[in-house]
Amino acid sequence: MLDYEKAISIAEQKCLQGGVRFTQRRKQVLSVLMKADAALSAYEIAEQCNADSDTKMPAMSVYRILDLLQEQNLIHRLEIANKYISCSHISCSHEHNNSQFLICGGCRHVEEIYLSHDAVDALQTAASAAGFSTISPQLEITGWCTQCQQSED
Amino acid sequence: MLDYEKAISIAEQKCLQGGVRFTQRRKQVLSVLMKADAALSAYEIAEQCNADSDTKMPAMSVYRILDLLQEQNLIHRLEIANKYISCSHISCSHEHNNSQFLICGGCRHVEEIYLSHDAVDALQTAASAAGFSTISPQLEITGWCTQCQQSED
DNA sequence: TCAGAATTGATATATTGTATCCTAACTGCT
DNA sequence: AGCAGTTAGGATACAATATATCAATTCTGA
Repeated sequence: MLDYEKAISIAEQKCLQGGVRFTQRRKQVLSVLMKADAALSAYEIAEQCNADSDTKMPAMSVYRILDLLQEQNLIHRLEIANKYISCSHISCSHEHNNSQFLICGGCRHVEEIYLSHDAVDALQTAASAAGFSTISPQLEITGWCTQCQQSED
Repeated sequence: MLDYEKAISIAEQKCLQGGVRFTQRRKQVLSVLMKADAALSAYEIAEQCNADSDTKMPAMSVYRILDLLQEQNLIHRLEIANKYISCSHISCSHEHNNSQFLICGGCRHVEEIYLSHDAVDALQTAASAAGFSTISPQLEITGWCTQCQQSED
């Protein structure tokens, strides 16, 4: 699991550059998110942390740590799903803050997608017309994944 | 307030067509949402109902009624803001289920916008590529309204 | 009118998130 | 090393949002 080690090390560097410490607690939370193949809620993260080790991770600490990790651009918060997901670009230095997520309305599976520049431009233009000076490049879109679509029939 | 009367009457028809009753309770909730110039949370709606009349509107009833009104396409639920807003197309018979909302990250003001067909297509194409068979046409986009943007400087 | 369905009331509880205050750990400086 | 100030975490309480359940009421159609 070389990627994991590398990403953790880079995360540590970013925290230090941001003037915050990369403590055991923070590493633990980020680690859980990186190893999860799905978006997790704050309480699910706490549960996972407690399952992994013997120390107790209170949910309140998780919230604090999630806020911090988000400020350092290491994770994303999905507001529609009320869940968190580790940034898939920790290792590469480009394209941060520019993520689009598809969230399945059935199973809540989250898929990261990449929109064309044109599509983002179209959104931005429509937003400007409505008096919004800037829209967040993080877009959350609800839909149906293929599996849920099939089982719905 | 002719528009209001007309919309209420159309809402009633739609409920009857949908096989559900348009009770006083449901009318009360829809009415509050239609008169509000902002999105409201379920508890805010309950509060408003109680302020207007002497009867007590429990939050649980509000949730039930909101679910029903949503099924009848009379209101929209904004998942990012955890709030509800009345459908601005109750009176006209077209374009339901096809709304895009801009939500200000500062003041949480909600603005309904209209995306070009091309922009929606681009989103749909990107979603298909990621294995999502259909995306909801209701799009919620976070941004900053002009006022909040200025006061941020 | 009566049976069955739809609606609402009432209560409990789950889930998600914030506020606050205090303690512990670390950092930089002397 | 020792100290002051900052940063991080623990603990507790509570607010806000949402769901589950069961009983009571109201409405509808036969």
